[in-house]
Amino acid sequence: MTKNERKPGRMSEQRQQRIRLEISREAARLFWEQGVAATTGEQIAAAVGLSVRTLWRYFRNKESCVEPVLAQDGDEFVALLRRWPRDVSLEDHLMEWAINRTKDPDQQSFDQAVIKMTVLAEKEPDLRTVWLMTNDRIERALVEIFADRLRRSPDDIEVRLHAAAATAVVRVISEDISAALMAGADPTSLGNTLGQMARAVHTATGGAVGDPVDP
Amino acid sequence: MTKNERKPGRMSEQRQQRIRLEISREAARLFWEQGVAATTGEQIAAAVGLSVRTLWRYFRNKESCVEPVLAQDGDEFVALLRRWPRDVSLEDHLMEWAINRTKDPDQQSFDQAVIKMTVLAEKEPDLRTVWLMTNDRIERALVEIFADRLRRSPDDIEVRLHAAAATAVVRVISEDISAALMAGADPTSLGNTLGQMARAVHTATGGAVGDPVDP
DNA sequence: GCGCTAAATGACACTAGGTGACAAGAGGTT
DNA sequence: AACCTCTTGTCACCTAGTGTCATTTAGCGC
Repeated sequence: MTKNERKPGRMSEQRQQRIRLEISREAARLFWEQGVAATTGEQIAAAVGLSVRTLWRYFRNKESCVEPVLAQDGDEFVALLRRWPRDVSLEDHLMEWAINRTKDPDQQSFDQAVIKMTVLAEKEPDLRTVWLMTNDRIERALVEIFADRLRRSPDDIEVRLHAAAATAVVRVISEDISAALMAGADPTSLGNTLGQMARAVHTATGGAVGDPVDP
Repeated sequence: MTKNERKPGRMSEQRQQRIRLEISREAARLFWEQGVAATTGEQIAAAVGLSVRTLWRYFRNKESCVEPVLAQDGDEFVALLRRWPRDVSLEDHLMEWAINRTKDPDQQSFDQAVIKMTVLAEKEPDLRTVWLMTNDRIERALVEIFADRLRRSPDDIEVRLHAAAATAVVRVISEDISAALMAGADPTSLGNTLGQMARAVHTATGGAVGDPVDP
């Protein structure tokens, strides 16, 4: 029985992730309040209560400190697509998201940070690179997911084109929604965002992705 | 007559661009030979024969030194689309590119650098961010071009979705072609790359972009 | 609870990326 | 020629980020 994989002294994955998330929130707050350039690593470290050296062990550089925040929605989206049943349409499946989203205040304040960073990423070049890299990772995940669903190779150029186009339209819609919310739009007045995404993906993939497929 | 716009002492735009290009070539060479991380700003400056301080006046940071090389094909592509006549299909118009491309050896060696950096950008994260930012600029340009062609507003979400999807598929095809050429593929054996791009754009935009439109 | 061990952290020194300020040099104008 | 203005180099300086090693801490067996 190789039951116990944890080595002595090793922190739990959860604890590590919680620290990363904590850093990310503080970094996002500081970036929002005073801009990226004006925020130093020292400030971020101090805000979380870590030494600067330790900060750089959690993140390779200043900008990527907000990566967990920026990647939040994208990672959820990918996870959602991973459990997309073959006999269900994309639009129907995406509704799961809306239902599953918890409404606790901590989650909501985090969502606020996600929106702020998404908006900030439109103007701050240093954050834009992080945002684009995040979407690049999503694209690579979609290649696998689409290849699986279409029963084609992940190397198939068509599959990669579909993944790239789908990721691109989802990103643009995310940016659009974030900007609208940031401008004070009522979340309920936004209409069926997920439906819009599903239709955009269907269109951008030339109809190849979105409909139910043979089991 | 405000004939003379040149101020005393000011360098010509062309000269500035030539220097940027020269830096870019050397940076690309060094990045290729020894990797991005192992290449210092000092080395790049020395290779071009500039002081380090001057190098940082031409480029904000090390990675963006290769931006002119990485942006080369994209900028040409955008320029090509800007003069796309309304009554011509995309596929037909793109043929102009193949015809116009000069075959002089200097251009060819530069093309080699473009291919190398495109391939390198797939693995080197620092270069990937530059590559993605380059494509982001292309996307913004396509928004304007598509808006103009479709007689819609650049703020129109549909227009932006089309631009994003189109840029994404063009990027993926570029990456694919570069990898193939780098692997030693015969350029003539690649088939109709431009035709492939035109069809991919047509598909990714749901047929909205690619056909001739009303004048 | 008590140790044990390996990982996590902090402190310090150090390199590299980059900027501000100012003086020297180069280009064009008269 | 003198003159003006932009460009370049030099130097001082700051921040981002790494290597190293001593110290602390988290989890495990008891």
